[in-house]
Amino acid sequence: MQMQTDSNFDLDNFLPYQLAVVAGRASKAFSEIYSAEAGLTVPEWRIMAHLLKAEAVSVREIHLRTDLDKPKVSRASDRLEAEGLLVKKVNPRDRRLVELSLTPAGRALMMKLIPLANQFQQKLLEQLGGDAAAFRAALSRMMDDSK
Amino acid sequence: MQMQTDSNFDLDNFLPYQLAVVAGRASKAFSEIYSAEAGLTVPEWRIMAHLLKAEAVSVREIHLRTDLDKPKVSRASDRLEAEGLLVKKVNPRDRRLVELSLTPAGRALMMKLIPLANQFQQKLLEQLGGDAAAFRAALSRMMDDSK
DNA sequence: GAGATATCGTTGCGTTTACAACGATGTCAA
DNA sequence: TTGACATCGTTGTAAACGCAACGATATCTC
Repeated sequence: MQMQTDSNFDLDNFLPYQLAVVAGRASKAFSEIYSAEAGLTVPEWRIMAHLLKAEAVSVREIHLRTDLDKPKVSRASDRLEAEGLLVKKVNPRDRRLVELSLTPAGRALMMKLIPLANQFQQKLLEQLGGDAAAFRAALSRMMDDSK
Repeated sequence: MQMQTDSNFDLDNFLPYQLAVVAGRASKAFSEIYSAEAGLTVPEWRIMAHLLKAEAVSVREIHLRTDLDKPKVSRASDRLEAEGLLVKKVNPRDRRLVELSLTPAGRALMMKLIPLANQFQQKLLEQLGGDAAAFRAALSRMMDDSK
């Protein structure tokens, strides 16, 4: 590991850059799977995946929890509704809120995708080898710290 | 750490998603620094940083080495040339190639940015704590594997 | 209760992006 | 040498992006 003095810099070992490259490649590789399998885009996949564990979630909550900005959630969920994968319903207690929830078709689609996701992750973890546990721990910490 | 069976899935612990979120936040936080300090965009910063360690590099090489596609390198380097931070010169040995190299002004700008970059990375590493070494090792391995 | 303020989801819009195609140059083979 | 093929950087273009502003609803304050 190279020592970094003030006027010394190596892009290849710069953390934000490495993260961007690795994340971009992983995201692209996995998106090719669910794009081919289900025609979903990245924001669409994230919304569907988030809805899986929580019934009736507002646009706002998805925006906060999944790092998608509001317009993205709004438009992606429009497309998903048009395809019959989820339904949008105004919350009667607070009519500013729109609750999203999966349709049976949406849930069925995710049941098909989840094994592929777990399988993809498994391959990544194998790449990491012995550092896998520490890597995931560090990643989780970074997620929480900057939340 | 939660065990994942086929029909069990938690987006928050899904590696590609975690990577995308963490990378996006780190990239954005750091880009605010060099954007405020030097008015650079992400591809512009990457090109400048890559040129720092290698004189006279072709567009193609930057494209391959920094995960920027060719049009991005082409247009970003146009802007950088217009601002006097680098020069483009056709390689006389192979006139298809365009060699990029920093001007003195470009190099001076980077000398100002590098301490900020190292300082930013230092803060990230402190967040990682004891897992930092394993994290970087795993990250480097993933970079090389998918190259 | 009424007006001011805040929050939600949507829409508008200028910019950036990714992908393909192009002209220019170089290489290879017959 | 010449024609076919490959590679380089640029340009064109439709789609996606981020950010701000909007209408609608809710809350807070007096």
